[in-house]
Amino acid sequence: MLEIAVLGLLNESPMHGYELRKRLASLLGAFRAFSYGSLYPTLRRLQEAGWIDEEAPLEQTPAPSVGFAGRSKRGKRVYKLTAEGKEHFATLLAEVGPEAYDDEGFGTRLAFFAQTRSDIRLQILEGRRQRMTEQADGMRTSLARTRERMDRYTLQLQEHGLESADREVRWLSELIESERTARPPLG
Amino acid sequence: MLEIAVLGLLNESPMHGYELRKRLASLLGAFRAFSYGSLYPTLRRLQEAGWIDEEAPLEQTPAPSVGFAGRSKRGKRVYKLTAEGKEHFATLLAEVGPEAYDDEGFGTRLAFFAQTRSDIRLQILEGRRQRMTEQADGMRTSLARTRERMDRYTLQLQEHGLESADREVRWLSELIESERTARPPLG
DNA sequence: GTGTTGATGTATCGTGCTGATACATCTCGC
DNA sequence: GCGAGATGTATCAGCACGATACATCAACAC
Repeated sequence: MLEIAVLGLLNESPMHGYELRKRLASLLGAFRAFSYGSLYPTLRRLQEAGWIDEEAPLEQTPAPSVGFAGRSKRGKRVYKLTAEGKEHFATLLAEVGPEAYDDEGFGTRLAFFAQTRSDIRLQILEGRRQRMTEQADGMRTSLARTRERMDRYTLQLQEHGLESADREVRWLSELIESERTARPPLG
Repeated sequence: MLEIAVLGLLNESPMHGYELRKRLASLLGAFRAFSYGSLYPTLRRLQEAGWIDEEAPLEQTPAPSVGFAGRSKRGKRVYKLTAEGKEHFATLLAEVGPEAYDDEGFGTRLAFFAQTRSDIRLQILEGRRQRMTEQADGMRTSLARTRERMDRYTLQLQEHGLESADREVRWLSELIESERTARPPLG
C-alpha cells in the first residue's frame, strides 16, 4: 500500500524521504501516517525494482540566493519515477484487489482518484460501501443480541462504531451518486 | 494491547483461543479484529509469564446432558487467569500510558471501563479527547492551507476525516460530562 | 562568536499484527 | 454414511510501528 502511495506522490514531483512522509501524512490525513521504518525500506525496494531512481546529488550548487530550493547538500536523496515506474503506477491504478476496501487501502486509492479511470473509481467506491454495509449490519445484529448483557461503556463504544460505519455508508452513497451523474453509464 | 484484552476477557470467564477471538471481534467492534497469528503467540507469552494457565484436559467427561460446556475433547486448550494474572490485570487497568490514546489502545481500554477506576476513566477520556482535538485542528489547518490545490476526491477524503474526528470529540465530551456528573470530583 | 533550540534529513532495529494457509475434529442435515 | 460448514490450533512471510540514533542547518539570543 505504501508502494502505491509513494509512486503516486513521486508521479507528481520528485521528492526526498522526509518530504514524502510529510505529504503522505497530510494527504491521507486520519487514514494513515507511515513511519520511516517502513518508508525507507520501501524506497529501497522500489529502487531495486527499477520503479524509482535517485537524482544525482550534483556536488556543489554555488547558488547564492534566498528561498531557492536548488540544494541537495550532503546526504540528501531525491527520488523520482522512472519510465517503468510510471507504467507500473498506471497498472496499479487500473486494477482493484480486495485490499482496496480496507481502511488503509481505500484511503490510499481515494487519494489518487483523480488519476484513476472512472469505472475503477466506481468499482472501488461500491466495494467499499459493500464492506462497510456488512460491517454495520454485523454490528447492528451483535448489538441487538447482546445489548442487555453489556455495560454502559461497551454499549457506547459499539454504538459510536455503528454510527461511524453508517455515516461512512451514507458518505459513500453520495460519492457514488455524484460519480454516476457525472458519467452516466452509457444508458 | 492484545495482552490487556486477553486478560480482560479471561477475567470474566475461562475460554479457548477460538472463542477468545470471536469475543474480541464483537467486543472491540470496528476498532480491532486481531488474527490468530497474534493471538496464539500472545497466549503462549502470557502463559510463560505466568498470568494465564491451561485448564487440565480432563480426559473424558461422561457428562450426559445438553447445553453444558463441561467438555474439552482432544486438542481443546482452555485458558484461565492465575492469581498473578488477576493482579497484573488490575495493575494494567490502573495505569495510563500514551498507548491508551490511539485508536486501538483506546478501544481496548474503553471495553474494560466497567472494571476501571473512575479517575483513570476520566484521564483516558480526556487524553483521547485531547489527541482527537489536536488531530482535528491539524486537519482543519492543513485543509484551509491547501484547499484550492486539492482535487475533489482528496478534498472529500479530508473533509470526511475531519468530520469523523469532530464527531468523536463531541462524543467524548458527552462521555466526560456524564462521567463527571456521576461522580463529582469531591467539590 | 558561540550556544541552544527546532526543523530537516537518513537510517536501523525489535516487536507485533495481518492475511494466507494448513490441518484436524465435531455437528448437522440429507 | 457422507459432505458442508462451524469449531479449533498453529505457523509463516511480509509489512508497519515506535523508538532511537545521528548529522546538518537556520534562527535567534546572549
